Amino acid sequence: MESYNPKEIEAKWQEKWLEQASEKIDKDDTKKKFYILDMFPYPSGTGLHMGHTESYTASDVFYRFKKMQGFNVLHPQGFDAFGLPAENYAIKTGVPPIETTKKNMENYIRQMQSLGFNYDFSEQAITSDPEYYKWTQWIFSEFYKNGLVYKKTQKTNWCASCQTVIANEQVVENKCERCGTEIEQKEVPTWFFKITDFAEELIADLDDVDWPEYTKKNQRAWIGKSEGAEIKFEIRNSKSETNSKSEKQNTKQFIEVFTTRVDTVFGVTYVVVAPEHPLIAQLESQIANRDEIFAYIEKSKNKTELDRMEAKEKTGVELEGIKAVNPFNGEEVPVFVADYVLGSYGTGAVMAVPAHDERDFEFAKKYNLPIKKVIEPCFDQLAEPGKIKWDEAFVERDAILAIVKHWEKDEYLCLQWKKVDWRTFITGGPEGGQSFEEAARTEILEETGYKNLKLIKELPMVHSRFYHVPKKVNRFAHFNVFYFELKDGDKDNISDNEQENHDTVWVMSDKIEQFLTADSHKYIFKNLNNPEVSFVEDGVLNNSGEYNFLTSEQARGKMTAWLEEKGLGKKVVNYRLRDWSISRQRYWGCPIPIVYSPEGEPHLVPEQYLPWKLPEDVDFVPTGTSPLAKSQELKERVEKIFGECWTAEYDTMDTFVDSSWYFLRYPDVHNDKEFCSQTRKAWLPVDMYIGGAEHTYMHLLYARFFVKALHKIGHLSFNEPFLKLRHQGMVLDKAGNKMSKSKGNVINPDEMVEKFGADSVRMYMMFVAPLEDAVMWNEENIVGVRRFLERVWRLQEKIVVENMVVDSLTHKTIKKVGEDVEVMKFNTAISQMMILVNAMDKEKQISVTSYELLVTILAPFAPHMAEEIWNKLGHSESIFSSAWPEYDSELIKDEKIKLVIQVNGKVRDTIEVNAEISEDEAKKVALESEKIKNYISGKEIRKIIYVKNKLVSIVV
RNA sequence: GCCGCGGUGGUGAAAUUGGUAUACACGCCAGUCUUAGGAACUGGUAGGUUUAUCCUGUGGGAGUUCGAGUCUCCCCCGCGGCACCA
Repeated sequence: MESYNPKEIEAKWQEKWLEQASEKIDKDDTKKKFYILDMFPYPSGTGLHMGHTESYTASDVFYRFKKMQGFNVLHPQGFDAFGLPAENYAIKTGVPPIETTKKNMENYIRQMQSLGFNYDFSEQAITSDPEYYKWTQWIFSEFYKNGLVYKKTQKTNWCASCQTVIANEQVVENKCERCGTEIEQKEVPTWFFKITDFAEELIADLDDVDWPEYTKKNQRAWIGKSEGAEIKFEIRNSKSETNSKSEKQNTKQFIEVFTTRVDTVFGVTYVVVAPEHPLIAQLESQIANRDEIFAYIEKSKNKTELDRMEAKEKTGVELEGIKAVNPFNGEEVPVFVADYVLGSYGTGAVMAVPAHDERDFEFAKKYNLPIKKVIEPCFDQLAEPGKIKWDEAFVERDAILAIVKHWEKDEYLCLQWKKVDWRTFITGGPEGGQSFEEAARTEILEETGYKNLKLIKELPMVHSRFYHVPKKVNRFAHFNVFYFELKDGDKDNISDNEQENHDTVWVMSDKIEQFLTADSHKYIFKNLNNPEVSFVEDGVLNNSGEYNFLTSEQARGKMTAWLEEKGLGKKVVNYRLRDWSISRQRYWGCPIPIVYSPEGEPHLVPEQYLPWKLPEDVDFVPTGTSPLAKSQELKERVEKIFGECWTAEYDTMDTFVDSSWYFLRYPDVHNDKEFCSQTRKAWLPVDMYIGGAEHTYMHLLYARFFVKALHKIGHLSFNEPFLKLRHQGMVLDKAGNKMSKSKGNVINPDEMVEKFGADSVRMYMMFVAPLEDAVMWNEENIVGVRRFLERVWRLQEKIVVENMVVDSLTHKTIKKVGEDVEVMKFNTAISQMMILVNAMDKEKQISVTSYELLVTILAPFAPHMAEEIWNKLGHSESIFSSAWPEYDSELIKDEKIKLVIQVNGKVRDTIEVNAEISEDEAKKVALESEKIKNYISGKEIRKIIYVKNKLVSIVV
């Protein structure tokens, strides 16, 4: 038999697959459809990289598997062909992007075919193709007609090197994602998509898709929903104090702030507006220190975002002559302008609560502003015993808690309770008429007998909610906390009653946290000597008038309701997500189908003129204005269609627009009447999408927006584009470094295919780590899968045609491989096949039936070898037209199992028994074991645990 | 700083989701065959010692359990993302 020669085999089958029209699927047959999609590549000059190789291999394996399972599988490929690199290359060399792109795509196709990926390249979606971008423009028009597009001149991210505007999502650490140039803010007129209209749905509908949890979480965080309230603070001018009331009424001005923490509003000690806040200009005449303010604003304007972020210390200036009034308590507080407040979020103004916000705290410390505490920690009992019964009301109780320090040692007086497992400081309830401090002293005396106490300080209150088990009622206790030190050890005797309840113990300070059982007590001790910090969590209100002793959550509800009633504010939901700016001042992109009338009014290019073609008569040297402005052809086209003095929109679209809908095109790529016909829409949405996690904030978000928008307009019946999403991990070098040109560690898939063969490369990528984990590409390790394939090849020599019984291991392997591939656990699927092959290799003969089953389940992973062997075994049909084998559930059952016997949790024996052994028998066998007898003889057996077909655990 | 993910042999990694930790593979060691081997094949490969009905062992520490890599709490380390979003 000739030896395994991948090069020859792979070339032969790749050619055959190309010839065979049988690979073409019937796109009108959607009865048992499955749509598996890869993220299409940008056709760069360097060709396919290893990351593509891995994810496309995964999808190819999955595609072949699903096909063998009898699905009609759509597994398309295309090119995200517009984009900057081709244009930059054109600037350097003068070669038009259309030519380089075409050449690069050909190279990509060659590479994909060399790896045995099965795509029908006559059914591609190529975004730079007018057949395709006609529909990109059509969708733009639909969005435009439905109010989802607007034009606005505003400060936008500008990359000086790329000479274009870029989206928020394309800014990384204030640098251009593509070229690393520092981003400037520039006033540019740009088109926006109203993605924020869908913010709520974009968050909510994530619940319905099968995506990795962390991807969902990250996307939710990016959209950044926060619920809160807007509150109006009246502005008072200290100069106009003499104004009559009615005059004031007429000229009432307000600063509106956004906060998620209305419950802290009684702790407001100042208000801050962002430097770009319009109110400053409005109030100009009333500001005493105008020059100082405008100097500050000017200075912060010149700071880049990065400077603002990196500034170690917060800065700001008070607007002198102006005060803001807290609507809740009528307090007048100062107003500052400070650049730690962002103009672009919320209302551009905040109420500052230094006691309960770290940023405000830092600022207040620096400028010596008052810090007023209004929230105190609350500890809820969430575990039995004493777990809160949430459907019952709380009974409130005042309480005291005393920390008592030893007169000379670093020890504290604690109680060890006798009837319950409590270890606490001294606590109790105040008796009538006493002050809380007196009550604390009384409690200490009664419970411990100590009496010569010196009060060190009174600490902030803490609160606790729990279910009082003996009294059968929810308690809400408010603890007044005192810190005493004993002057000496002088003490009285304590009552028998108290003695029955608890012992008094002295505990060293470093053991206290371990000793105490109540979280509230631990918290107090931890913060006993801590310097002042801001407490940012929810808790219980205090110093808040009628809202005292409400929890933060309750207070937020009541306070917001009050604001709405008084017309001084309202409930508001804010999102971090901004609208998507899609204009790019570049050439190689989809033209925006807009023309301007002589008056400068924008008009859609009517549908009959779509595709609105990208002109070819432009040079590519960037000048900061769009290259399209230089096209004579475009100018003439516009004037011919629309009339004299009409002009074209010269900007092109962000390439992420192109890729936001390509998956909708694949079912019907040649349709020139619709982006996809009604019948072909039955393929949608995508059942399985595979690609990198780096697209979480851009492509995956934009594509979801497109589908939601098209759904709303009525062009799609579904709401989410990708039902299932899986990520592939990164491909690193063998030391675990990212591959990069500069490091010179980039691996070219062509070389690997040349060296090891496509089947080995495919198998190695799938075997070496789980799909979502990083793959460390180590050429020394690939021999493992190569040896495996060689072994499979050589097994042909052992085949006997006689019908032998297919053994249990083969059936187990069919089961395991099928189940693992279904959930994309390719690495363990392969290891199971290795186990089978190792076992077959030990046999002198193997049945042809077993061998064929092996080759069939191997086929999705190593399609070339599988086809070759299949063919040599005398089959004329492709192996991929055979069905995925079924396993015999009777045969995979083991007759004998190894029963594990444990004594006190330790394995002491394993006994081979019949699989159908009963519980009683199993226990009997276990107890009769000689080994076990050694461990249990003379001891009382307390318990025997039996786990069916697994173990007997004896407790003595 | 915040959020997310992870830490298991010399290495990449398994572990039926609470039930024999280290499957499968690389590497290494020994052997077989060979003119040779950086080929192939066979066997071995967590550590310890008292070498066997043994003990220890999944980043560290505590806990729950008959039983923990898996669950709970605290801490350490690594990776990825976000970063003054009120």
